[in-house]
Amino acid sequence: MTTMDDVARLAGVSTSTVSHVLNGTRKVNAETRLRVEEAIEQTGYRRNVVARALAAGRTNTVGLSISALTNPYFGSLVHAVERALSDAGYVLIVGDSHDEAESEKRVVDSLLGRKVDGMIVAPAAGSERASLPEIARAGTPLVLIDRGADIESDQVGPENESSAKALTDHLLDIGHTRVGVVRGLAGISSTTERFDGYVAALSDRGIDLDASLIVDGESNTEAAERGVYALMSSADRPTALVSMNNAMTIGTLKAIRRLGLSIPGDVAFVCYDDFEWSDLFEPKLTAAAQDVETIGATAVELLLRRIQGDDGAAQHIRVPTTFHHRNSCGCA
Amino acid sequence: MTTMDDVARLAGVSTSTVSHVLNGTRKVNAETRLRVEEAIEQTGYRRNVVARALAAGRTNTVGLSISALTNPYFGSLVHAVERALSDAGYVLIVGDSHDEAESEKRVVDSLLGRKVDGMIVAPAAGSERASLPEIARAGTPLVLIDRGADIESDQVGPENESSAKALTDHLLDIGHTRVGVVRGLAGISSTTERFDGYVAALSDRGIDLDASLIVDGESNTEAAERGVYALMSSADRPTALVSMNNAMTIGTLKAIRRLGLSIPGDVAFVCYDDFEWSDLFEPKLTAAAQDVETIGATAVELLLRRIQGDDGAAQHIRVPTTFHHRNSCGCA
DNA sequence: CTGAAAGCGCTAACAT
DNA sequence: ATGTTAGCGCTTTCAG
Repeated sequence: MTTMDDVARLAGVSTSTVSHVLNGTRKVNAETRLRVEEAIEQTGYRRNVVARALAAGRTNTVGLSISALTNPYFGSLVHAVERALSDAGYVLIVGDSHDEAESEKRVVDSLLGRKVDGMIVAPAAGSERASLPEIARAGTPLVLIDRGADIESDQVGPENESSAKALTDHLLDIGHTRVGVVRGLAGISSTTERFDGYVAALSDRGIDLDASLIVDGESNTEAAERGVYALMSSADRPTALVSMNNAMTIGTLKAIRRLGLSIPGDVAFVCYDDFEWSDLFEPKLTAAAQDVETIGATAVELLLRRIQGDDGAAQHIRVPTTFHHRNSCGCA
Repeated sequence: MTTMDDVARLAGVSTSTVSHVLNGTRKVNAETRLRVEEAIEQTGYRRNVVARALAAGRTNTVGLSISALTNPYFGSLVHAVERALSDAGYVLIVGDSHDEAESEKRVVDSLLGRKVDGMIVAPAAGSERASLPEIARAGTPLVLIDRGADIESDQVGPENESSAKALTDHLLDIGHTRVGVVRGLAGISSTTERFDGYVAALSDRGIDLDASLIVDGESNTEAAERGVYALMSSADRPTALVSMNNAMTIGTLKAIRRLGLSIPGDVAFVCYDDFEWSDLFEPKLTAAAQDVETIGATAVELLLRRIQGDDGAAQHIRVPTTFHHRNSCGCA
């Protein structure tokens, strides 16, 4: 493998000069620079980023801990983050936390050991007490994405409460009074906030919260399907349903289909999160769509600012959702 | 930041001993080990993976170059690869090639500079002449995933030709003679092979290939939608359609919907690639499903073997698809 | 404008 | 069973 030494020797200069032409870190005689560039060309030299990182004390690398890469929503998020970072000359290392604090800790540990310059985390339930303090202790810049946590750090996520309220309000507006809700994984802020939005909508109209109308979908489609199946099999089932994320939506739709119920005829339906195919589905789904691109880009922006040394107050940014009024709500 | 020196000093041993207890690379007195472990605990020491990599000459890192993380298919693939690697103690670095040889070259360069121990690549069109030779020159173990290329290296992908043929055969079996095809991005092996499967099915029945029935969906949903819209607007449109990957399928369905045509009434439909929601969609889609888990795990297995020094002949592995007979083909 | 040389934090001979 | 030490390939101060 060719090293800087080889290049220096071939060009008849010191490694220090080679390093400087490579990095543009000091003025170099045009002619010398040319010789160096030729030597690089000739040898096919490629700088060893590992050695560079060790010497320079930064890796130009950012770590991302995220749950469930399989979920298309997170897939898009990773994509958005990756693009923003690579535009800024950084490389992304992703770890999947499976939404468990313990496995998140492993991911974070590994990332920290790799001396990432910064970290973006979609915190699992319980990570305030597990990985997040470690990151703080290591002094690594951090921004939370998608969900929040009760710590001092930048955070970027979608608007949850008011969007969930708007979805629920819509069902209420068109006359429903028994509205079921399918909520996501317990213990994470987005679940709580979206549920709060649902509750707020009800309470605005003086409707009491009915615990029997709440389905806990945990993290997965299957749980949501089971829960909705049970709920919708009951005698006094709700006339409308709000689903709080895309996995919940798939589960819900499967259950409804399995029961032979029709949307919106037998039950009106609205959901948080949009799908690429949501206007393909019959009926088209009325949904609140997140702006994943903006969320990802914003997280990166905040993080880079921290990496560059900004130590202003922590920012909490909410990116608005877009309400897509289609026909699963049944008010055409 | 605490280093091995700090730990060694606190434990009253040499750094070499610390290193060996950390790595289990030589026997150390139980008592000494305990002292070291305590010192590690006390200082909150975490080994600097960058320094380790430089000294040891390996990074325990694998690079993955893939196109379009947004595509749920690739999302699952990344997920599968990540899991298999992390089980083996490796960390994944992902780069998005956007299916362009040039941007793939950037990704590969960066990965190579980071001294990844191995590389998994879903080659873009033209990468035989761009990034792949570089990887070979660097001597980095490589396995191709999803698509093949005409080089000497391990390759893992889905069964394409026979699966595409089976899909087409099915339409032919139930009496269609004018079968349109929506193919994927030109220049990559999966597109070619799947198209070959379509052609083979026709030729088996003595049906001539009709160029007017071929839609080139390029890489994206929009192109597929436009192409199918045009095709299905024509007077003598086909009575059946095969779509060759999930992006093409979404485009096709959008076009059909836009034209107000019904499946399978106006046109029978089958597709390569399955969706999580494919039995939610009405009608349920008849599809050939890839086994992404197996593809990912196999790629990792082959790669690790190479990393461990195996230099046997290159293997080309095809993972079978599963035919899901549902009702978009209209032969219920 | 350029070079010499001291590390960055760790691993792995080589000694003892 | 443990310690000494020479690097790994680069960056960056300090001299010139």
